[in-house]
Amino acid sequence: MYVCGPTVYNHAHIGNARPIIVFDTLRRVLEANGYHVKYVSNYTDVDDKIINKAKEEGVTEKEIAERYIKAYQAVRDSLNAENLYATPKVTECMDDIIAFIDLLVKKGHAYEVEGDVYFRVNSVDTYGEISKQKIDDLLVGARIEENTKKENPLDFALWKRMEEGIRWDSPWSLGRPGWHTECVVMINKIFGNQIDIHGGGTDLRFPHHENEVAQSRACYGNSIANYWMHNAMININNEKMSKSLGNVWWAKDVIEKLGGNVVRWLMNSVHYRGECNISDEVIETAKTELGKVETALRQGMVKLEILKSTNTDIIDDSFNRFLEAMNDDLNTPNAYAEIFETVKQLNNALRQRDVDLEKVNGLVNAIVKMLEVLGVIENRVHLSEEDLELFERWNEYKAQKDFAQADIVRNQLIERGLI
RNA sequence: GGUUCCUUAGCCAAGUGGUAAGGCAAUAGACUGCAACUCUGUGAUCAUCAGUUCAAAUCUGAUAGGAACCUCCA
Repeated sequence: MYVCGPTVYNHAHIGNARPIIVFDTLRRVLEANGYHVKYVSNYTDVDDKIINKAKEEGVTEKEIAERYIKAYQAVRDSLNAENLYATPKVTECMDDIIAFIDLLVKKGHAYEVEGDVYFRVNSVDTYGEISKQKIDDLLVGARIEENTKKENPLDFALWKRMEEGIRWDSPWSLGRPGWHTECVVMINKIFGNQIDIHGGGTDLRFPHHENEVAQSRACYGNSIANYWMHNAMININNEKMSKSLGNVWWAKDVIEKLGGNVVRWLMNSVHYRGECNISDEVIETAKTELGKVETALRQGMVKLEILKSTNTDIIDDSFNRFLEAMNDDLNTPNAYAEIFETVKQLNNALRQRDVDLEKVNGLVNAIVKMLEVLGVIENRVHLSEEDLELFERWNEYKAQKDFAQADIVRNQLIERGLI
């Protein structure tokens, strides 16, 4: 599985968090089904924006890239995203990129003009397969470019001659590679000619992914991926997030405020192909919902600790229904319904006069496992001797109807986050 | 202008031919020493219009409103 990673010229905004969450969730679902997942995502560390930023700050491009790669990794970590198999960088694949472009030129799929190299779109007759567009329709909508060097306005740059900024030597000029080539080369380098799943934001469908496929077909004769998955965008208060509207939310700020679990819960409450609108009301709902799940879990775990039950069995039926929903193209809303149902069962089980420990155990473990598939990680509650003693005293005081003392102990338990 | 897509209760959101999951909020109860937690009950004919069908939120067409892409923005 390969997911297009960020261009590291700035902090990740909350929209960047969505593919992180969606595809990490997909990976967890696949793993829950017994697959071994090799998940790769790149860093585009060569780009005009990076160069401009470096110039602004008077530092090297490398410094900018490293700074924001680090920041991006911190965001991934705080969202409980599992580790990636590899995170290739453009700057580390330059030889491969140049060799790849050279091959495309030699095969007649690309041509050089004044140090630039362009991909000949007309040389691939399936062009448009990803975006479901026809070349003729695209030409109608193509804006008039000043670049008259291309044979066809739809042809895209594989290599660009550059006069300044960080650049590399190539058979054609001193310059930089085009964005669309990087991903194909990285995929090929790590996986070979074809992968199972290629992911990314829906905004990358055209031209980026279209162009990836075109290059792959030209070079290897096959589409680069068996399955394409595109996550939809995020809106803030029903508006597109943009600098001009001044409504850009940085991922790190949102995560710091809400916690990674809540952010994941919020985003997964909508199907990944649907737009996800974030507003105060939506945030409050997510907090309330996850809070109820966590409350039930905590009460269940505390009960199990007090009664010294450490069974690791789970209620298979609940988990399987949950997984079935997730397996259905990541139908997270339906999966949530199963979680709520299981939580309800747990709450009922906990309030029985004679608590069925096996059942509580199974339900708690099932819920924990479901949340793990969603990347919502809940720590196991462990009670110290002191904690156990507090619970004991609380019950004693209540039995004696000494409510003043009971409330004191209760407050202590609340302070410890156990009630 | 071209292409793709969306419109389900106050809010969020599943459901893609057989008479509308779930959650939040609201409201009425129950439980409880009090509080918290929890449980139970209560709401929509699916943007509008027309058509296909024994049967449509689900298919077709039109209308209204909205979005994305065509600008290396996830």
